[in-house]
Amino acid sequence: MVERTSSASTRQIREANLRAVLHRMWDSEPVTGTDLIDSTGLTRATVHGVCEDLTRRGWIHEVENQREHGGYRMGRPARRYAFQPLAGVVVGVDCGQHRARATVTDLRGRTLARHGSSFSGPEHTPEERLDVLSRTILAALTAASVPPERVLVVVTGVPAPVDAGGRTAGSVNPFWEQMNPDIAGHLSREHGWRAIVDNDANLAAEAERWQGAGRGLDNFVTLLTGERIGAGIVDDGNLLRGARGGAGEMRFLDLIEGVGSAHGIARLARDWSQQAVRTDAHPESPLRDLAPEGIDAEAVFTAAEADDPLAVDVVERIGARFARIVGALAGLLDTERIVLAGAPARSCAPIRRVIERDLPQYVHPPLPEIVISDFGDEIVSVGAVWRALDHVREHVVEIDLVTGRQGAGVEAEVG
Amino acid sequence: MVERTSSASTRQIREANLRAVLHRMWDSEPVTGTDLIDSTGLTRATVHGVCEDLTRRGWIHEVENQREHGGYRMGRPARRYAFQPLAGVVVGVDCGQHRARATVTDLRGRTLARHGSSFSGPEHTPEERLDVLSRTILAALTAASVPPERVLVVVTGVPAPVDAGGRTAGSVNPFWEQMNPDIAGHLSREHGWRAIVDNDANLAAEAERWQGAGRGLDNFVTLLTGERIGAGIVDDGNLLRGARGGAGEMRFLDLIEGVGSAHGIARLARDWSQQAVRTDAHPESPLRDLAPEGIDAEAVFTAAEADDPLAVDVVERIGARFARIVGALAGLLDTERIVLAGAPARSCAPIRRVIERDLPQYVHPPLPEIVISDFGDEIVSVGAVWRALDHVREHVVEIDLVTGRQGAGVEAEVG
DNA sequence: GGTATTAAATCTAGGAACTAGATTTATTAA
DNA sequence: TTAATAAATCTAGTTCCTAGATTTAATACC
Repeated sequence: MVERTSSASTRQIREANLRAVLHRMWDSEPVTGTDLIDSTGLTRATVHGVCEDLTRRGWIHEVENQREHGGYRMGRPARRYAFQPLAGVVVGVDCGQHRARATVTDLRGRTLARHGSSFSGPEHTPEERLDVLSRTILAALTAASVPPERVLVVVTGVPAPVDAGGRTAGSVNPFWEQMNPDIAGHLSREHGWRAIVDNDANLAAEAERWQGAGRGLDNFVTLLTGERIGAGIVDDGNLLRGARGGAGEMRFLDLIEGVGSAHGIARLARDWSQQAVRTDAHPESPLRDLAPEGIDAEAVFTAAEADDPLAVDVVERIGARFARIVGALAGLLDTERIVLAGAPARSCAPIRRVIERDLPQYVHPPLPEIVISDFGDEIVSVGAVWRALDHVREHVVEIDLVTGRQGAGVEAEVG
Repeated sequence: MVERTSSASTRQIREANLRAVLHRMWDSEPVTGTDLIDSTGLTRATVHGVCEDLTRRGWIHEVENQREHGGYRMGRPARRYAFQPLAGVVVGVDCGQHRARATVTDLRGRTLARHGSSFSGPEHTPEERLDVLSRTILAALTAASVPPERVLVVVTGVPAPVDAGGRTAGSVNPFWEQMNPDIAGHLSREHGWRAIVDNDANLAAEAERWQGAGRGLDNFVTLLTGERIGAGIVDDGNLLRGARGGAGEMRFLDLIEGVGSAHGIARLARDWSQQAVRTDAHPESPLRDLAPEGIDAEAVFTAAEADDPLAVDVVERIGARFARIVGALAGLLDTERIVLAGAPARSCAPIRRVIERDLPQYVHPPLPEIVISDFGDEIVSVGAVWRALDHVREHVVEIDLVTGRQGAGVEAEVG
């Protein structure tokens, strides 16, 4: 077979058209040539040429029984092409401090399988971390009945700043380096996968942008708040990164009056309610019936909804604090919406009310909306999957699903 | 003449090549075809074709006496093409609260003329503002002996947030709307110029990025500080804008402990030294020889360099405050460098020392560098010019310098 | 001054990708 | 069976590019 020698320029044209046609088909029903002509503005000859290319590369296939689909009647039946969502899979991993959870999805983001494992303890070694991570991903793939070669990209979220090269290095915080012992390099070397690593709050923001509260917005902030707070900041559609991946780190809260730390909602709710229980304030509070160690954020917020005065006090304090945090972020960044996300978020409607009440003290109108994320503790995995799908979409032209992935290997970039 | 009907795709190729060749020539000596072949990777035929196009459109011309230039000896003499920096001009305007200053430059950013005018007072009407602005620009053009039709774009910096459409609207702050009474629309309607408006701190950041302390950096912040503070924030090469152009507004400083307002260095230096003079602290300070109203930032900083204790006290307070501001910004944004800019910046070396001393209290290493801008009060004009040149570079393919600008009109985008 | 050397320009042929429009084909409707 | 229809396929022609042969305008050397 003769080597094709299309020039860089003509290849660019073809690639742009491949992309346009494939993106048109990605999330839609099977389409006809005419559909593609209408939506891309290309001519029929080009459209079919491109579809032939895409078929050869395994992204789409021609649907046989054309008559079934459209409701038309006359004329020569159209050829129909369908995107193949199972042509490859992606893996999104939430690799937290205590456990790793991997989600395998098809190219449309439909979950095929999940798997989670715990680390032996918060002080686990880097070797254990990488090992457990690998096993978790492989287990999820097994559960999905997908061989590892079908994986197009693995995206992993970690609770640490991650620079544009996928690394967490040169920081003064050994915890951070422990959280990301060159995960991208490991996955690439051991398994041959393209691997991308990013900060968990950044991936949370991706989840919101994809199918959550950030949909359609160019400017919003996702506050991932559990034990600590991290922010995923989107400005003009771009995720802020910072010089070393540290954008959205919250140490600056130490400087905010009435805040003083980056403690998250889960921690504050637990600490403050347990403190309160130890004092003799609100002696009749039902929260006192729980073991002090058993009082967590959800218990407090539920109690607050039932007007438990102790819980209401705690909610009041947390809300007042978060109003200041939100105020500072919104003031500096001029953001349209702030999403409260993370495991405790789903029960923190009472906190949201306090924030909304206090916010006008700190920000000029128009005020940012305060929205509660629907993702619960799945948010980082969902964001990782979305980032992975985004990566695949961006790199379709480099990927040949039939002859095997091209350009696999260390692919640690994050944007 | 027959209408050329090159397809969208082939036109894209040609445009990319036009751009590549022109950008290669923009800041360089006249180049030969072979130079262009080497630097663009195109073939000779293409290169000369593109140069012919560029010549026809007025961007470049062929240099006659080829032998003069290079130091070569043998072989057929190369054709040489030179960029024409005077094929068009751009105007950068600093339209502040008290006065407007316009700078006319050629396409390489070399200043051809400047002109400045004052407004009648800080409370001038929008009509006056637009009128003075127009006259200032026209006067600068006259001084440069350039007819208004040769202007390719006018960029204006204002002390107000400006959204992506060039507008300042819907804010609660009437001062801001007064500062930008749809300047872009006015310049476009009255004079037919492409007009871009942006926030002054953002343009200051552009100046630093172009030829100042931000050169080569993807992450830095420019603090434009005179009477008030505004920040131009660059992350990953992008200027932060915010939903309504308010990114970099500093009201959040109200929430920072030990700061409490967005007052700038000029104001703090004046207020605090005048206050101190009114008390009986440091009775021997030479600053007391000045009329209290005559004490300004520069006087204070100069006195501090001479160890005047009163001035040293003021510098200490300002530095401590700015260390917190810098700490908050650097902590949230993970920025590599913070540039202190604006009129008082050039004399504030003593403040920089205090900031550097205090900063480790607030930020984890690696610490951002603190750098003092060299631009003085020219910074906004310089940034405006740079933004204008950037715009021209981006839009070369739409501009035909010979047959007149195409697509002129309201062009209020900012990015 | 004539000839070799050299570096660049110009010319010629050919390819990839696209558009446009005529022709053919596979259906449904009458 | 025939007409109408909608889409596919085929044919020609465009632009822009590359590759390589040929020509040209210099310098260098004898």
